[in-house]
Amino acid sequence: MTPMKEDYLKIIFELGGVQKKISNKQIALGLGVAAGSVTEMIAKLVAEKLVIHEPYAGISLTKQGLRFATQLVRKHRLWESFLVQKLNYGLQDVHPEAELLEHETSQRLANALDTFLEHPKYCPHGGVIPDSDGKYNDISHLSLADVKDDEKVTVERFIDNHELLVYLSGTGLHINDKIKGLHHDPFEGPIQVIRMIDQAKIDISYKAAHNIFVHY
Amino acid sequence: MTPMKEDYLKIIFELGGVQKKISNKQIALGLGVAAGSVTEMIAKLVAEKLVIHEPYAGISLTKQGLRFATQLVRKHRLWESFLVQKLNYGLQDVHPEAELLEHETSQRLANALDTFLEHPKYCPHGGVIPDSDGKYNDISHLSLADVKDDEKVTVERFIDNHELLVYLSGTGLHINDKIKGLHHDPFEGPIQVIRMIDQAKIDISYKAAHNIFVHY
DNA sequence: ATTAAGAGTTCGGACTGCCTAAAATTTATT
DNA sequence: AATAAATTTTAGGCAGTCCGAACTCTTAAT
Ligand SMILES: [Mn+2]
Ligand SMILES: [Mn+2]
Ligand SMILES: [Mn+2]
Ligand SMILES: [Mn+2]
Repeated sequence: MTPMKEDYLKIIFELGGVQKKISNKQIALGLGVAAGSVTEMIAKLVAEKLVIHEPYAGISLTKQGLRFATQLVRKHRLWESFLVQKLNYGLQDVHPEAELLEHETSQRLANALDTFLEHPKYCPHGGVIPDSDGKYNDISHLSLADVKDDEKVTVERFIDNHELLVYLSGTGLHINDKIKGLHHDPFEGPIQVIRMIDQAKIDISYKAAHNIFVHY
Repeated sequence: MTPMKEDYLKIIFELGGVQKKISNKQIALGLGVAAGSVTEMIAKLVAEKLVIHEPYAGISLTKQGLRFATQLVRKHRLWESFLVQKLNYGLQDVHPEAELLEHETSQRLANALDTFLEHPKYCPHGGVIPDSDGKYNDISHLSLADVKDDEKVTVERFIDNHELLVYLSGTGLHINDKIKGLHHDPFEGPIQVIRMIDQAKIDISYKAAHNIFVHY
């Protein structure tokens, strides 16, 4: 196992490769590598029985591949939690550090961190932290953009993207805020929401709304 | 900069390459790589002006190389301190984790860790932690093996070697213990010392005594 | 059905960092 | 001083990961 192989498994997981078949292009885009490099690496992962590849159709994780992927996600999100809770990092800044530390984290270290942090359930972006057996609860796929006017929902998680998080820190919208969808402007205009607790009106851009997931 | 280049600079530093010339063999032994690999890597570090190499004579750090080396040592020892103080690792177990984490640690992360740990001066083995400018205090090079009978000294640091640390945890000798050298057995036999605080008699093997440094 | 566009695969080539073995050089021993 | 031993350098290979370009396959448009 190498850092890059781990990152390939993780991106396949994050793109939904547990059930769905993921395309070469999605992976290439996600990792910022050339399509040819993806095909090559996938061939190696197939040889190690970590993914299944149906040529020209797509790639998905095996049970074994899923285990590696969830463990890496666990490490990533534990580090993110540590950086925010203990080292006072901002939400926007934790991802790049965690992206590196995750690969140098033994099982023992992950468990020790988990204990130190008192077994956090979610990373700072609201992502679920798998347990040491790789178990994790399912997450919402309902984006804020799909919430109907006047429906009340709770903010569950943000996609972990630097620009998005910087944008959101400007809006003042946070994980676990209970909000009511107020109004969808037409032509991909912003979505206005109101935060229940303080009745604050917040505008969320159309694009950002697609990267914020909520539940009832 | 790559992890291996960093490790090369660090081992040269630890072997005394700030003043002295360090031999190819010392580096090869220290890193567990072949002599040919050392020559090759040194050529690259020379090209980057991080070391000076006089063929067949030895290798030493430039000012620039020293900066990288001290920063890496800083990161290594901060991680060791974190693992012991916060995650309840044993002295013996921190080195391999720190050996990896050090390479994935940004300046910002190192400083945040330093603050979180309240600016520790020493790693768990008694090594000095350089500050963020790379400044560090000099260390003792007086080994316990060289202490004369009946002289009183304080244990300052241990060489960070797994077997040694496991051995020492068995003897009960700790950093900062004030001890009196009692008796050198002949023929590389153990050195008996007495701990002042509790008058405990402790036997230290000849070899271990060479890896324990003390000061008056 | 044919064609064109898009996506995926194959191939040749690059670069890093490691190895072993052979050659060169220095140091130690006789 | 001559020889042997140890050390260092050089040379040739290999594994991992990347790229770009050419080729193949699938899908969408005509
Ligand atoms: Mn990563
Ligand atoms: Mn996250
Ligand atoms: Mn290291
Ligand atoms: Mn140490």
